[in-house]
Amino acid sequence: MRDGAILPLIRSLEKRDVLTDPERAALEQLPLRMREVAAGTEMVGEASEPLESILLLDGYTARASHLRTGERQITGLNVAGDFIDLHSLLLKVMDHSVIALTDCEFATVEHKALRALSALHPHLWRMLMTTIAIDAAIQRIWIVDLGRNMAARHMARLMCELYLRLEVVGKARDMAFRLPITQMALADVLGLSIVHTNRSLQQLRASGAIDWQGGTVHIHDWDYLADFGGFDPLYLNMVKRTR
Amino acid sequence: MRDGAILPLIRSLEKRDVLTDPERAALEQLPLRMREVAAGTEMVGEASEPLESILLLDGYTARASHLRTGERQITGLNVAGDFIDLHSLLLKVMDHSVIALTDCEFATVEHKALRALSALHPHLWRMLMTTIAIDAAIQRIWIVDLGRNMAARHMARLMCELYLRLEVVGKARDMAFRLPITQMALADVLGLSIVHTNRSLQQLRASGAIDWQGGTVHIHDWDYLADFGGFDPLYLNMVKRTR
DNA sequence: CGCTAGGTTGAGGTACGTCAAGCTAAGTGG
DNA sequence: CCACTTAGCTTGACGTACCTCAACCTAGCG
Repeated sequence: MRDGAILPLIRSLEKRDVLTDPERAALEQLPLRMREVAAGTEMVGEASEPLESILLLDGYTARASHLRTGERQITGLNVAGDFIDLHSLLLKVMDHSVIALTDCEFATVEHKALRALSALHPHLWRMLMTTIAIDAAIQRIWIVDLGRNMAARHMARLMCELYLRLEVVGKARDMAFRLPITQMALADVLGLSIVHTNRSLQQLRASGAIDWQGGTVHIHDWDYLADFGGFDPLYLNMVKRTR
Repeated sequence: MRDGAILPLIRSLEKRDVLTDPERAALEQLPLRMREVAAGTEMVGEASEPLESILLLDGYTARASHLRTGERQITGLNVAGDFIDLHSLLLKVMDHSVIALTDCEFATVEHKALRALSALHPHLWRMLMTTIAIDAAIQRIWIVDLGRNMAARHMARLMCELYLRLEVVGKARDMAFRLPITQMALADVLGLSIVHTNRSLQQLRASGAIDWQGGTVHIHDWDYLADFGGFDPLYLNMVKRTR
C-alpha cells in the first residue's frame, strides 16, 4: 500500500496541469507516514498548531466548526487525493477541526519536507498552492448555496460536485459513488436540521434524480440534477492549462 | 499618490510577519498602474481571464456570484491593502466577478511582475500565498454564519471582522469606520432580503451595540457585539509569527 | 432478544421572504 | 425657488422554507 499511495494526488494535479518526470518523482519520494483512523475521529483539533500536513488517501473528512450552542457547521469536505491542511503550513494555527466522516486512510507529511519541495520544485509548489485556491473557490460556491439556494437545490449541486471530484481520483464512475456518511453529517454540510435534510433528500429521490441507499449514491439523471441545482463545474478548475 | 500607494499592503503583511528591507523594497518597486472606478463598476468579470492582479488602495470591493434567478450573493469583501485576485494568477479563469461597492482607488500589477517576485523573494511570496489562505479562513467563518447563525448575530460578527481588518490598515479607529455601502449590498453579503437586513440592523441599533448612519459605523459596545455574534478573531491570523 | 444509531414521519412554531406602500434626502430641470 | 424624479430606507401584512419536538420505524449488533 505504501507504493502508489500518492497516486490520487498525482491524478488530481494532472487534471489541471502537466507534471514533469522530476516533479512526479519528487512527489513519489515524499516521506509519508501511513495512518488510518475510524469514522468519527478528530484528526486535527481546532486551535492546534500541526507540524505536518495530511494527504487523504481514502474516505471522507470534513472541516468542522462548532458554535457555543453545540451546533456544528461543516465548511469543507475532502476526498481521496486532497492535501488537507496544506494551509496549516502557511497559517500555523487551525481555525477549525478536521474530522473523519468515514474510516479513513491517510498519510502525514512533515512541513519540513514540504518546504524542501517548495525550494526545489517551484512549479510543483505553485500547483499545490493552486489546490488551496481551488478549495477557496469551492467554499465560495458553498457560500452562494447557503445564502441563496433552497435546500434541495443546494443538495443537488453538492452531489454534482462530489461526483466530479471523486471521478478525477477514480473513486466514482458510472454515475455512482460511495458516500457512507450519516444524514446528520450531510445536514451539517448544508446548514440544515436533520429532519429537513431528510425531506430534501426525499424530494430529490422523488424527482428520480438520485438515490442514496446503503451508503452509495446513484445519479439517475445528471442533466436534471445539474440543472436543478444550477451546477456549473467551472469553479472546480478541472481543465488542463499549460504552465 | 504613487509613492506609498502600497503602504496598506505592507501594513497588512507586517501584521503577520516581519518584512526584510529587501522584501519591502521589492514591494515598493512593483510596477503599479494606478486606477480609480466609481461605485457599482464591475472591475473583473466572471469567466474572464485576467493578466493582472488588483491591489485595492481605498474603498470596498466585493466578490459576487449571480444566480439564474438574478439574485446575487457576495462571497467576500475586500478592503484597502487586500490583494484581490492574487489567486487569478493561479486559477486563470474567474469563477466570480469583482464589483466596486464604493468609489475605489486601486493599482493593477501584471502577473508577470508577480511571478518575477515569486522567483526572487520566496519568503515574500509565501506571505502573499498566506493572504489567500486567510481569505479562505474568512470564507469558512462566513459559511458558519450563513449555515448556523441568526441574521443579527451574523451581522454582528461581520461588523467585528470589518473593524479589525480596517484597523490594521489604518482605516478604522476609535470604534468607528466608514462603510458607505447600501443595505442591498449588505443583504447580498448576509444572504438575506433587504427587508430582513433592515430589521436585523434595527435590532443591533436597538441593543445599543452599533449604529450606522451617513455611511459610518459606530461600535458603541464592542464586548456585547463580539459576544452576541460569537466573534473570535483567531481566524483573521492577526498575530505576528516568525518565519 | 433487547439495545442503539440512524432514518422517517407528523404537528406546530419561527425566522425568514415577498409584496406593497410610504418616507426621506439628494439631484435635476425649469 | 420649486416641481419632479430617483435611490435608498422603513414599515406592515402575509406567506413559506425551515426548525423543533416527539414519536415511531428499521437494521445491525452484542
